[in-house]
Amino acid sequence: MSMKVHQLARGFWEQHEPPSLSLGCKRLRPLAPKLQSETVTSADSVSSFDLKSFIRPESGPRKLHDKKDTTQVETHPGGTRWNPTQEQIGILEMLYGGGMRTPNAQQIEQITAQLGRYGKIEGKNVFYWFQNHKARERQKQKRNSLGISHSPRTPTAVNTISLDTTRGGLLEREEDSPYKRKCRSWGFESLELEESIRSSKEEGDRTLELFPLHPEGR
Amino acid sequence: MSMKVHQLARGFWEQHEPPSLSLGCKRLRPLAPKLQSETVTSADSVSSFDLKSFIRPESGPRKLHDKKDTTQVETHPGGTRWNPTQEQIGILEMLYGGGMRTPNAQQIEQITAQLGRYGKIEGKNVFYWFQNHKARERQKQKRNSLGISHSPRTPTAVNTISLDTTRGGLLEREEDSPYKRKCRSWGFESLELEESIRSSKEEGDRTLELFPLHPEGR
DNA sequence: GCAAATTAATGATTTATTCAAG
DNA sequence: CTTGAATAAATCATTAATTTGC
Repeated sequence: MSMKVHQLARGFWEQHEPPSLSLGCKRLRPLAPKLQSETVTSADSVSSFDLKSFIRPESGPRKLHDKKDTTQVETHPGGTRWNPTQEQIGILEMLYGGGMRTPNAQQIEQITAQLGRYGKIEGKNVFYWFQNHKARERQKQKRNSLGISHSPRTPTAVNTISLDTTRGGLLEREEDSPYKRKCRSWGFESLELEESIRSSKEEGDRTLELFPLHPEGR
Repeated sequence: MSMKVHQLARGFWEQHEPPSLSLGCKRLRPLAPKLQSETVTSADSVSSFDLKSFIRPESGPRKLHDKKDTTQVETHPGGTRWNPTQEQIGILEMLYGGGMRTPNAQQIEQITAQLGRYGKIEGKNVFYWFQNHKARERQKQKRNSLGISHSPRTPTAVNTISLDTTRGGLLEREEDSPYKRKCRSWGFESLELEESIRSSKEEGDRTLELFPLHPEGR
């Protein structure tokens, strides 16, 4: 019972190209500084060739980057997955650090619009980024907590920077709770379905996480 | 009976691939360890340049370094005050839209570091921006509330992106609210208007978040 | 020094769970 | 008890980063 496929909705998020430049040029450069970029103009060919179905022979050559001289860098024909730039990652982490966990459509749209300045990006990329980042931070934390079976406290105490001064609460908090449904609505055009928006109160938090904290993670 | 409805809802972006291939989208680069923090983040280094001093010592800071950047509103007069760039404003509004109101020191530090990429900025600028923006949104809202009554249904508005999703849920605290499950709207078309209405009740203190949302529309 | 081969991250999908409505 | 909605967990897939061999 779950669902079947259907693809309908989606379309509107699909990227629109930023204005004109996207800049971000960087890419290449294997190690060290990373700045990838792409200049990929065009592209959006979503059509997809399905090269992937080619299989990957066990060890056969894969994509290597031997194309160095040609004028085009690959251009990756069909399209590939989103490749965030430093700016994009920085902003996303900033948002995450601020407490954002599952942005709703409106927010995704807004974020996407902003990040689009630094490189090609679509709403779904933003959505997935939050999903994955959240999940992986959780794993990471879980791993650590296990590993540290004995430390008295020392959670990751990282920054104790803090600042305090009044306030204490600002936005975040809300680390990830296990289950908390946050609001989102996949509304697509008008259907009649009215979504009830209900909410569940949140958290049941397990594990406390002091802070999202991911200073330099990755 | 309701099956069809369902379809819309679920439609993630392209969802399943039918039989064999296909795929959907792809594009840029994904993984790899990046350290954004260290690598590029060095806004400092950049700033350390101090072009400003080169240029107009007496006039004060300017941000001009070669930014390719897009439009910059800054006409900055050369004064000493912070002159935000479009990117900076966009990001700040995005954070505000996400619910951030009074970032703590750590967050300010982080935000400042990120925004430093786009132009000269100091932590206090970030702090003041939030203070001022919050206060001014509140004023604006107060004015509007007098003149306007929210229309409940706004039929026409369907397309407009707008909406407010009530708290979006991100970070903030959610003390209240009866409604709990949230729904996300991915396509931004219809969201729940009702929600917005109700939202008014909830926000006690933070005053609603109608998102400032700049009309960038797309 | 290159570039194939390997590894590590992480984007994108799929599946399972959870909660609420009917 | 069944069904819809939404998220988290698990998994798959791809490519940047590294290592290795010449």
